[in-house]
Amino acid sequence: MNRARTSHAKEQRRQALLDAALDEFFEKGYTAARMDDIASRAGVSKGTVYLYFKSKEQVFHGLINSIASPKIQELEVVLHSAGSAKEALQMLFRIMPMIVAHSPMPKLAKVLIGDCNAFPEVVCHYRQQVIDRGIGAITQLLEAGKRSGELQVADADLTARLVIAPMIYAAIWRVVFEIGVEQPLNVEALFELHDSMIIKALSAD
Amino acid sequence: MNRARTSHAKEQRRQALLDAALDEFFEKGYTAARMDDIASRAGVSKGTVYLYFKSKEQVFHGLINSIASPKIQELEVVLHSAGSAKEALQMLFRIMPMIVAHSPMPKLAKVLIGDCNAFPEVVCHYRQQVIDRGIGAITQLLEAGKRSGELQVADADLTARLVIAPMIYAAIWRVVFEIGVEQPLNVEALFELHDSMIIKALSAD
DNA sequence: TGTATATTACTGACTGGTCAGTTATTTTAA
DNA sequence: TTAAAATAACTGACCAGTCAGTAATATACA
Repeated sequence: MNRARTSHAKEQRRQALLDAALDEFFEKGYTAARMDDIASRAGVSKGTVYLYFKSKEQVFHGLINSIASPKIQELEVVLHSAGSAKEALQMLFRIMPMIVAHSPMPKLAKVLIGDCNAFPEVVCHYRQQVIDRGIGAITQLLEAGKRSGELQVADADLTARLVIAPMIYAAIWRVVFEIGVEQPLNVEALFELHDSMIIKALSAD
Repeated sequence: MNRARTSHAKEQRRQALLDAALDEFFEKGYTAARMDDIASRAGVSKGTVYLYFKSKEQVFHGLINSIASPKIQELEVVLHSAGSAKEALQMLFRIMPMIVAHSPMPKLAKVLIGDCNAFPEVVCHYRQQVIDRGIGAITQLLEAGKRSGELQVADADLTARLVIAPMIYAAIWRVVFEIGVEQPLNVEALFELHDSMIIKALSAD
């Protein structure tokens, strides 16, 4: 392998190792994933991995931290930029299928679920930095819509959970049941339907 | 350990081993779970496990097959017994929190998600025997409601997925994020809200 | 410019520990 | 006494992590 000499090249190599680790952890789970395989998937030898990470556990930590956290801030900004609550919800329902189909989120979710008991601190941190903030942003949006009379919302926190539930469902579905299946779930249609049903359910009678 | 002599006692022991395996697989994942720990959790030594199962993999297969499959038939019967589609949905939304809070389903789901890539045949079988039948039963229910004019349903299959999504969400939530947390998710309230929102979303305008 | 020396990214064989599965032996109940 | 049931010591494969060695690049100096 070519040497990574500049600090930029090293950062690239670190990222290549994390990409390889995501795929290996996703396919085999944390315990069954082999450092040798992560290394060769990134095009280096095992020893090199230990130049970039102290241990297998640190690779895992690095992986979780590299994904999702930055994305949540984007989400918060986007939702605040909307003119109305319904508009914000519609933006959300256009983002969701993209997250499910074109981001590493489903793979990461699978890894996190599968190995959550081995890394309780990681789960706790992830929950605070990603999940709670995501739910919080949607809760705020719903409460703003309620205040303006635009939406009928009984319990904003629970409603926020019902809003995101299909994204969790779709992510799990893709990753667990859609490996080499002829007819994949129509994610766009699912979220269009979810959109219309949520809007109807939250509109004034 | 006392000897299991009668075939009944043997069946009990087999079940005790499967119970122990569920807890171990749930806590550690398939690969990291140790046969020694499964054995001692069931109160026997490792060698005894091999009197009841040919291998670790067979323990896993036995575990998946022992759960859920029988439950789905119950569900199908219950849903058919309802007088109307709305009534059937309401029964469903009363069953869901019980499944999430008082059945092994969340633990099993976590295990299945975490190790799905190691056991593609198990996933395929489980999907056909449990998931597809569950979705199918709800799809039928929705289509019956549509035919009778009771419900407005655009796409019964996708709607069925939106109906069950919060159960998946709640199951994952409990198992991943609710280990030793002060304020657990109010599952009953979640499904009450889901019920009212779904009914409103599917009612004629 | 070319050559000697120093640096460092990288490699892969090795070690120590772990664990699935086996088997020789012991226990128990009929 | 004997046969089934259970045990525990054992084996061999596997793998995380280490480290002595290699080679590519940088630096120093003529």
